[in-house]
Formats: sequence, C-alpha cells, structure tokens
Amino acid sequence: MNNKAFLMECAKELFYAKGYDAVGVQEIVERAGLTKPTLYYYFGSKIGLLRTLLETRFERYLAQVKEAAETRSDIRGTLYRLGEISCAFYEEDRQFYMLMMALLYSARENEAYQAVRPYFVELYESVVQAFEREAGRLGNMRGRQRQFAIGFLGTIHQYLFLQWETDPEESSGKIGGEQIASVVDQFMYGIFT
Amino acid sequence: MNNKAFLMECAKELFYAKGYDAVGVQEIVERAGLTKPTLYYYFGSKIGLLRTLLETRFERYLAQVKEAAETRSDIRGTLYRLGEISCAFYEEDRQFYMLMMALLYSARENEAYQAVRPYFVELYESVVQAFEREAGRLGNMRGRQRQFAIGFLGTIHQYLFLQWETDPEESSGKIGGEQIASVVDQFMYGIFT
DNA sequence: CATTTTGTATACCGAACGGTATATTAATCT
DNA sequence: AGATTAATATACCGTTCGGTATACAAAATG
Repeated sequence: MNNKAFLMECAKELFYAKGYDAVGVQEIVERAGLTKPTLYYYFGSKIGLLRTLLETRFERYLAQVKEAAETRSDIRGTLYRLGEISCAFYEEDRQFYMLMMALLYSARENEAYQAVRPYFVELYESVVQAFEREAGRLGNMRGRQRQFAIGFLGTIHQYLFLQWETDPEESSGKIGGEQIASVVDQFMYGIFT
Repeated sequence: MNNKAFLMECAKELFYAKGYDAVGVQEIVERAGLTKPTLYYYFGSKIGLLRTLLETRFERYLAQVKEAAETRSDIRGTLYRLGEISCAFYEEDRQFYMLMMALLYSARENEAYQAVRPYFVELYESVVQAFEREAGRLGNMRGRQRQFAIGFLGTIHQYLFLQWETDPEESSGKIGGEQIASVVDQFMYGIFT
C-alpha cells in the first residue's frame, strides 16, 4: 500500500474509533509513521482527506444500489437485492460502515456531516424511486413511498447495528441470505411471519 | 433560569450543533455570559456537564418507557404507548433528541458515547422485555424478541428522523395519534396495510 | 548529465484546548 | 455584626490544534 492509501486507512481507523473532530492530523500521521506535510501534500486538509476517503469507498456501493433500484423486478426481489448489497458493504469494512453512520448522525453544521450528506441523499432517493416505480403493483401506497424508503433503509441498518453490537469483530462469519430474507420479510409482512 | 440550568441549556445547543468533541468549554461559558470556573464549579468537567444533562433529561423518558413496557396490555397497545412516549420526548426538545442519537452513534471509545450507552441499553432491554412478556400471545417468535425490539425502536426513530429532515423547526405542529398508529401498524403488519 | 517533478521532513505559526490556583463578591447562618 | 459558605471572576498552566514556509532527496524527464 502506498503512503496515500495508508494515510486514508489510518485516518479511517482513528475517525471510527474517536470521531472525526476528536482526531488530530498529528495523530493520523504518527500512526502512519509519516509527517504532516505529507498528509497536506496529498489531501490539502483534514476534510480533504475525509472527502477522498468517501469518494473512494462509498461511490461503488452507491452505484450498486442505484443499479438495483432501477432494475425492473418484483418489490421483494428489489428489496432483497438492496439488503444483500448493503450487507456486503457492511461486511467489506465494518469500521467504515459504522463511521458513515456516525457521520450521518453528526450535526448539520459539521463539515464532516456535510461531506457525507450528498451520498446519503442519493442513496435515499434511489430507494424512494424503487418504491415509486413499484407503486402500481404494490397497491395504494398513499404517498408513503418516502416513509417506506427511509423505513426500509432504517430496518436494514438496525439489523446491521444489532449485528455490530453483538459481534463487532468479524468472528461469527458472514450474514447469510436467509437472514436478509428474514429482515426483508419482516419489513414487508410485519412480525407475524 | 439559574446559571447552572442555563449552562446546561447552552451546552446542549452547542453539542447539538457542533458535536460534543468539537465544542470547547470556553465556547459554552461565552454563550452563557459566564466564565470557566463557574462551569467547573457546577459540573467538575466537560463530561460532568454532559452527564448531568443526560441525568436530568433522559431519566424521565426512560421511566415512562419502563412503565409502559411493564404494563400488561396487548402488544399493539404497548407498542402504541411506546411510540407515543417517544414522540412526546422528541417533541419536548427536538435538539436534545437528535443530540442523543448523535451520541449513540459516536465511537465506542468516546467518553460521550460511554455516557449515553447505559441509558440506551436500559431502553432497549425494557422493550425486549415487553416482547418477551408477549411471546406467548404473539405466536412463535423464534427467539426474535431482540430483533423485534431493536427493529421497533429503529422504526420509530427512523420516522422521527424523517420528521426532522422534513421539518427541523417545530413549524408543522405535533405528531398525531394517527401517525403513530400508522407506524406501529407498518411495523406489525408490514407495508400492505 | 542537467532539470523538473514528486514525495517527504524539520521546524515553526498563532490560536484554542481542558483545566486550575487564587481572589473577590454576594448571600446565608449564628 | 461577624463568620461562613456559595457563586463568580482574573489570569494563567502546559498541550495540542490545523496549517505552512522551507529544505532536501529521489525519481522521472529532457
């Protein structure tokens, strides 16, 4: 790994562990065994580092979500696919996933929040579109597409959050297709399934 | 309002707006028109201030939740009551509610996270108990009480989060009983209601 | 081989950080 | 009224903050 990628990796670990604001530039470069000017050479600023990190990691996930949301299928298949993609994204780097969530819940005024917001807006809009496209086949949704979209993403996330609380390290293996199906079904048909 | 309460109020606003770590003690006392030793007189430290804030605001909400979770009723009634209490808590002080959520999603190592965690654990356990108590009447839950509890809290929260994104200021009035019922029903019976 | 570009380090900037030793004022108690 | 306690302020501590001016080395380019 070159120094640029290594700085991003170190920064991610520290941002996850302590929160973006609480991590100093000095701390990042020390962990990487480098010095400050090197960081500023590659990223220009601390927020520039975060932006680059988001760009290189979140965009691929977002592209997959968009594709799944636009692909014509039944609603259950689409939701399952979305669940699958999200779980894979979580599995790929649990720390990064949790970092994203933490940033999403930080304050509006915070520059770190402003850096992640566009990604989540796009993510959310993609899922809204999926529900909207299915509106006809799904019966009268009474304009609740937005509620469903945020509800579904929330349900998936809650499930991953529970996984995380139970098993922060990757010790108990990957999340299976059955588990995803169970969560999708709970969302679609409620708790009596 | 006395200076102690005023300091807590100012701190809450700043913690909400910028995040716990990013707010300086100096900043808090400046907003309150006081000085640092006054803050340290009342709270001992910055984290002491946060702890006092949580104690005075979260405990009442938690007590209500516990009572609702322990009161014998049908599952729908219990969930509705929990929804009602959570919405009221949100309405009472939206900034505080969002601050709690932000703290919950901050890093494990962070002292602010460690300060809120016990409250959320208790909250979560209370709801698990409610599901467990209903297990008999609810059919075979296949040990999914925990999944349901976190799923339910997540669904409620997602709804409030959507409210917040749509209308951060309290402009469009209180959340009605119908809306709460709609969310509870979606959780219980899925999206085809 | 000379020059430019890329990558990295030393050493520093002013500002803000959390926290405190000490003094002073205002209120309460005896 | 005198003593005590509660509440507030001035001025300071050492440390760390994000960021930079400058220099130097290695690699690529002519």
